[in-house]
Amino acid sequence: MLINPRPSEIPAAAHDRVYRTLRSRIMYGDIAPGQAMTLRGIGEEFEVSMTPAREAARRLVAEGALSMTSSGRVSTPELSGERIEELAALRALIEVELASRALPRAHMALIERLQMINTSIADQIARQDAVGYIRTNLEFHRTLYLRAQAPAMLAMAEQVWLQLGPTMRALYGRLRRKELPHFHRLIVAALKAGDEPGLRLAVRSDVTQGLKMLVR
Amino acid sequence: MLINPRPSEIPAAAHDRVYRTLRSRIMYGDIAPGQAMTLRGIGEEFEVSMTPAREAARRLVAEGALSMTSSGRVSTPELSGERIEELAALRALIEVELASRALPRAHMALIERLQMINTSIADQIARQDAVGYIRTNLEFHRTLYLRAQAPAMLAMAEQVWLQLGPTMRALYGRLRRKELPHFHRLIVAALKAGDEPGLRLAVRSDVTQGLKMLVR
DNA sequence: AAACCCGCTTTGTGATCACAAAGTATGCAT
DNA sequence: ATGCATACTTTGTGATCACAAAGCGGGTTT
Repeated sequence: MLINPRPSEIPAAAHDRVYRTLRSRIMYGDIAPGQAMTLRGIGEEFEVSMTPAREAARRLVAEGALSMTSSGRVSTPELSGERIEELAALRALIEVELASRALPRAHMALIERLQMINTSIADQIARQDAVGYIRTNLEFHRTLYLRAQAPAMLAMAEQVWLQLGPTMRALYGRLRRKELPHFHRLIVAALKAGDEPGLRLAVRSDVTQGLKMLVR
Repeated sequence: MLINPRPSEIPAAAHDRVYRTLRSRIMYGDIAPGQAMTLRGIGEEFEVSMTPAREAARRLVAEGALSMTSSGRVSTPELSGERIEELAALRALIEVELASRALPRAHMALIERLQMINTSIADQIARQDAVGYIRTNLEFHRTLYLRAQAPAMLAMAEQVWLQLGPTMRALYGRLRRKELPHFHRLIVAALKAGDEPGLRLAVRSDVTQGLKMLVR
């Protein structure tokens, strides 16, 4: 037999490991906008050759997580106000739909989990941990949207998050939060009540409110 | 001086040429769903080594234009009914928004151009040219959406088109068209009248109608 | 007749190298 | 002191190669 001698230990290709690590850093605001990086530098950090470093970088470029000069150098993007507005509008469109599709499947266990995540977010705020806050905030949204059973839409939403990652950190610096975003409470309340219009509005507001500050 | 000795002749990197050609084939339904391809095969066809072939393939995988087995083999995706429904919903969401943003900027020159494209579409239908039909149909949509001045949204819409490419060909085979899709006429009419609700409905219908047939 | 095992072939992965273009700093001339 | 040309360094691109794993037959055994 022995089809899979070590099912728990998936070796994970080198380029994939590099990709995933960089993706997390970018999505959760670990890297500031405009930060440049070199293929050799990436390879050195992950102890791999240029080949997998290049593949990971190009994949992130394809997803809009990194931008590329005409000479092939990569860096995190510095988004214009117009682009931020577009991405916020995309978040609103897609995530409202995802929430709406998740609503009929949202049982009590899911709502309790969302409330748990909300207390965790409050933790990150108290600790002034920008990266932790962004990651946990996105986890709140992802947990809800997973219930929509719509992987293609969720992938699109995550791609938008990825493009906004470095910018979200800059945002966090400006609006020095003191408490949990209250739209999260509204989302949970609408889920409990089965209130679809209320849910749509709450999600749209939560997704839009922060980004508005960056457009000016 | 001579900053740019040959401004018209941009050499275009090998991997980019491969990428663009494959992307066109996929988006316009030149390749059937489930079609497998090898990196060495791609390299051979374009007379390049495996390196740029691999980059082009992985970029297309990142955009959802190709799917990949766990062992790294690539092929055009065979979409499930659920996934087609999701992608159709995404088209509706994004393209309705793009059309709505294009409306206030749509002048007579644009409308005339759209009508020209419509006659061209009728041509492709008469000629029974599936690939030509799909390409020209998407050109109609792209021409309209370009006026929205929303590059991030347009890129998202095109990514959805790309994912649906191989499936669109299969669709074309089923609904043996005899005449121009009448929603295209409705779109032009709504643009002329400045009728935003009508435009939204026409775009949503045009985008949704064909795909419905594939879900069953 | 069907299942299985073992060989060869095909194929993706990653490292290394040569090369060209872009970027950067140095030094000279005005 | 400033502008510019030139040499050097850094960096991405693409080709080639070694390797391991996956796919694919054919042949044997039960």
